[in-house]
Amino acid sequence: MISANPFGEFRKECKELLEKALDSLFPKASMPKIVFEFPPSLEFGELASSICFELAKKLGERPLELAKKIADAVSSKEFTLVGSVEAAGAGYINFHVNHGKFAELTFESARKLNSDYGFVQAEVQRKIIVEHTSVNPLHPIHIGQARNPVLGDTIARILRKCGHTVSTHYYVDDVGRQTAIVAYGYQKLGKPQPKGKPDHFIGNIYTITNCIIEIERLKKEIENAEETRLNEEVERLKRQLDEWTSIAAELKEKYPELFNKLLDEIKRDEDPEHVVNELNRNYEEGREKAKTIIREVAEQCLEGFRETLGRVEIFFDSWDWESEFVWRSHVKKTLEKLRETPYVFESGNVLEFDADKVAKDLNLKPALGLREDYEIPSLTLVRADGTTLYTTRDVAYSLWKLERAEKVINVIGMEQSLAQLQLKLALYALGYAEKAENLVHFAYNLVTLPGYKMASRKGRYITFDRVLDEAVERAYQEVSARSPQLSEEEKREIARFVGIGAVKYALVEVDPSKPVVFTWERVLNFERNSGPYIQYTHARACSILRKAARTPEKPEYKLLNQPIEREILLMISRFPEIFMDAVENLKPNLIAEYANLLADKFNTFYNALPVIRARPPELSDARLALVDAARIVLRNALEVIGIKAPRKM
RNA sequence: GGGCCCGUGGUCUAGUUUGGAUUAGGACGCUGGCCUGCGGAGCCGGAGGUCCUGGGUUCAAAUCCCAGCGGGCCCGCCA
Repeated sequence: MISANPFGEFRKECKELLEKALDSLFPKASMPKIVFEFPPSLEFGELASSICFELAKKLGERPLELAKKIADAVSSKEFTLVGSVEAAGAGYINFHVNHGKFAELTFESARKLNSDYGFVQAEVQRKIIVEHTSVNPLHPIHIGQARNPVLGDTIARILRKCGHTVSTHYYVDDVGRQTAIVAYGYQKLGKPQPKGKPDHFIGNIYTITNCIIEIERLKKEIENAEETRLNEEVERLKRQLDEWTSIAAELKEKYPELFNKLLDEIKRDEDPEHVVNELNRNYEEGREKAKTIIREVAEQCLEGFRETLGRVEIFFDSWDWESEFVWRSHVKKTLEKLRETPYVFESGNVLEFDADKVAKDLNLKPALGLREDYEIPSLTLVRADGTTLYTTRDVAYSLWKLERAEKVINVIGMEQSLAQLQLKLALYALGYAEKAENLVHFAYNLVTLPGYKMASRKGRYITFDRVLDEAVERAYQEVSARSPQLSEEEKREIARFVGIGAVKYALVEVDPSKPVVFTWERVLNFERNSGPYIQYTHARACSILRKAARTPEKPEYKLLNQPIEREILLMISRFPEIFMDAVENLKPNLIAEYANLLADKFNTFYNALPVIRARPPELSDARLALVDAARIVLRNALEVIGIKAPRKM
C-alpha cells in the first residue's frame, strides 16, 4: 500500500478514532472542533489532542480524568497505523504511530512515487498566471529586486507541482518617463554599441542622463521659487540639488568618458526635460521614431535580463509589453469604461479615480482588511498632457491577464500595496467583482543594504550579476580546496550550482513579509542552514546508495527504533503536508526550512548509525530504504524551490 | 497627520493565520570535544533570553484584543 500523504492517513485515523470515542462516551454533548497538535517530543507520540481542556469546562470534570476515559475508549478500537493512545500531562490525549507499519507506508510511498512524492494534487486544477520580476528595462537587476524572481519562480513551481496550469509573465514596463529618459541619453550618444553586458551599459546611461536632467530641472525650479520668495521651498529644493550634485560627482568619477559626453550633448538642448516628455508622448502615440529608439534600448536591457535570469534558471512563458496595451487601445477602452462609472472625476486638467467611493458603495473595506474610517487616496489616471500613468495602464493589463486565467498572482513589493489596492478597486468599479477577487497581490518586504538605501535612479545598487559572480567564485575556491583531484571542468560545474544554490536559498529562506538586510555573509553561506548544506546532504545520501550498490530486498521496518530514525520517518511522512501548507499560504520559505531541518536530521543519523554494514541485513535494508526516501525528499524539496540536487559535489 | 509591514539570546531566524506539555526550536559568533568508519560543506557537548513595553481575554498567551514604543514602506500629473 502506498499513499500520497502518509501523515495525512495517520491523522485521519486519529481523528476517526477520537470522534468515535467521543461519540460513544458523550453522545449528547456538543463537541468542539477536533484539531491536533504536534507534541513537543516524540516521547509523547506523533499527534496530540488538547480537547479535554475545553471539554472539562463543559462537563465539569478534570481534564486528565477525561483524557484517561477517552484514551481507554479509543484503545478498545481497531488500529492500523496507530500504535497506541494514552492520556498524559495535564490532560492531553497522545497518539503514537505503529512504527513498523508507518515506516513501510512512508518509505515505500516516497520510493514508489519518487519524483512525485510530496506534491499532492489540488482538488481543482486551475489556469494561473504568475507575473513576477518585471524589472523596468532601464538598468540591471539589482540585489534588492532579486528577491522577486526567486520568490516568483518558486511560487510558479509549487503551483505547477500541484497540477495547476501556470503561465509566468514578465510585464515589460516600457512606457513612461523613465524609459524616455534612458532613450534620450542613448540617442544623444548616437546609439552606441554596448560595451560589456547590455543591461549594465544601459543602466549607466540611464543613471547619468537622469542625474543631469534632475540637476537642470532643480536649478530651474529654484530660480522660479526664488522669484516667488518661497523660502522653505527653496531650501528643500537646494537640499535635493546638493544630493544630486554629489551623485553627479560619484558618477563622473566612475564613468568619466560617458558622463562628460552625455553632459556635453544634453547641454545643447535648451530644455532637455521637454524633449524627454515629448519622446514619452510620441511613444504612447506609437510614432515610429520614438518606437524605434525606445524599443532598441528596452530590448538591449531585456537581453541582459534573460542572461542573468538564465544563470539562475528562471524563464518566462510570456513577455508582455506595456506599450502594446496602449497602442492596441486596451488602455483607452478601459479608460472610457471607467469614465462611464460614477467614480471618475476631473480635477484641474487631470482625471482622477475615487477609490474610496467604490470601497464605500460596494462595502468592500471589511473584506479588504481596511478600517471603515480609513480614506483610500484617489488615483490619478491621466496627466494634464493627456498621457496615462502606470497604474492606469496596469488596470488594462490586469483585465487582459484575468481574461486568460482563473487566478492571477502579481509578485510585487509591498511598497506598491496602495497602487495594487487602487487597481483592484478599479476592477470592482468596472463591474468585474469576480475578476477582482481572483487577483492576488503577493507582497514581499524589501531587501536593504546596511549602509544606505539602494536606489536604482541614483545608480546606487549591487547588481544581481555581481552577487552571482561572487558566489560562484567563492564556491570555486571552496571546491578547489576540498576536492583538488577534480578536473577544472568539474570544479567549474560544481562551483556554479553551489554558488547559485547558496544565493537562491538565502533569498527564499526568509518569510517574504519580513525585511531582509543584504550582507555578503548571508548570501555566501555554504555551511549549515544554506543551499549548499542541503545539496551536500543529498550528495551524501546518494553516495551511500551508490556504495551499497543494491536495492533493499527484505527490509524489516520495525527495526528502525532509534529516536533519530523515528524523527526522520516523521519528517518524510510530513513532506506532503508541508508542501500543501506552502502552496495554500504562498510561503515557499516553509519548503526551504523543511529541507534544511531534514538535512540536519539526516546528518545526525549519518554520523550515528551505520547503513551498509548494519546487522542484521533486514535492518541494513530498512536503513537503505530510509536513506533512499530521504534522498528523494531532499531532491524534491530542492527542485521545487529551484535549486539543483547534485549526486556528487 | 493617516494607512500597511516588521519587532524573538551579541547577530540572523522558526514558531504568530488555527492559543496548549516543568525545556521558546535552529543557525552565525563564542567555547570544549570527534579526522584508521557510508563524503569533516559534517557530528556531539557548553555558556548566552524582559519573545519591544503596559494592560486585557483565558484553565492556558510569543501566539488573540486594546493602548503605546522602535524600525521600514506608502499616502506623486514616479514606477
